[in-house]
Amino acid sequence: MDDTALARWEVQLRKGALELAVLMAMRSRDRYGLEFVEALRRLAGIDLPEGTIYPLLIRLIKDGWAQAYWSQPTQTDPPRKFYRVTPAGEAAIAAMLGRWRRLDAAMETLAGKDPFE
Amino acid sequence: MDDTALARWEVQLRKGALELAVLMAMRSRDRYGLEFVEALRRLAGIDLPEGTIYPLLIRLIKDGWAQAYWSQPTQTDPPRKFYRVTPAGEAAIAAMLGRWRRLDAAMETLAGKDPFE
DNA sequence: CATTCTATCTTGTAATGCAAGATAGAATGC
DNA sequence: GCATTCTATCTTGCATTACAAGATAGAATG
Repeated sequence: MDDTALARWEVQLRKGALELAVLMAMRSRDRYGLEFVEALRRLAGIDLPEGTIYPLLIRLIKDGWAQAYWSQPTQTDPPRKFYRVTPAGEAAIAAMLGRWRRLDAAMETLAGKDPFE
Repeated sequence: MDDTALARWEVQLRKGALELAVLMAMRSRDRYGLEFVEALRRLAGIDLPEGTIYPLLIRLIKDGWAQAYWSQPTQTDPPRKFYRVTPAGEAAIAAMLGRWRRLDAAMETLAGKDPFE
């Protein structure tokens, strides 16, 4: 039971899924980089490091699914780069969620114990 | 709504998931390379090309999750390379399925419309 | 004997997650 | 002052995977 193989697999499993997760976390309200890390861990138990979140956010912008803007610094908060979902992003969420659920249904079908042909 | 971006995303989504799907399809009975392609499409609607299945099967063996053997040719069938799940593979299926479901639960939590913090 | 079909395998490309490190401003401690 | 720590953003390099495209080979068909 090689544990590293399983860990390696989990890294692959997260590919694609993280993008959808971040987009959905962005939907409830605008957030900034590290806030996604905190929010995803708190809301969904997803632990994602900084080396993942920033390139991912850049990608979302490049695909037109998110927009970014800098916040004005206040007495308590430094300037932060916030991200907002675009209409195209909303459409992407709907499409991706559909694909996700289809894949999940496929997995559960295969996981069923009933002897299938 | 850039369709290529979505297609690119779906390729990423399948990473990891395909390995689990193939392992589960192997659990019901031993199969050979192209048979997985046919079985996954028929049973789960998953369409996977040859360029994916063979490297994937080699990987399963390298991780100790599957074993391979050549079948004897008969009058109707050519010699084919069959794959069988190992006990370690069974354990891996259980572990991976658990991770999959945990990730799915996280996605559904994020997909929930209820206004969360 | 060329073609087609099944079956396996290889090569090269594109994409992503992430560890590790770089940068920078603000606050804290000595 | 000066070093340290904390938050926050971003970059670089590595490992891994999906897959299109092509290579190989035996058997059957025309």
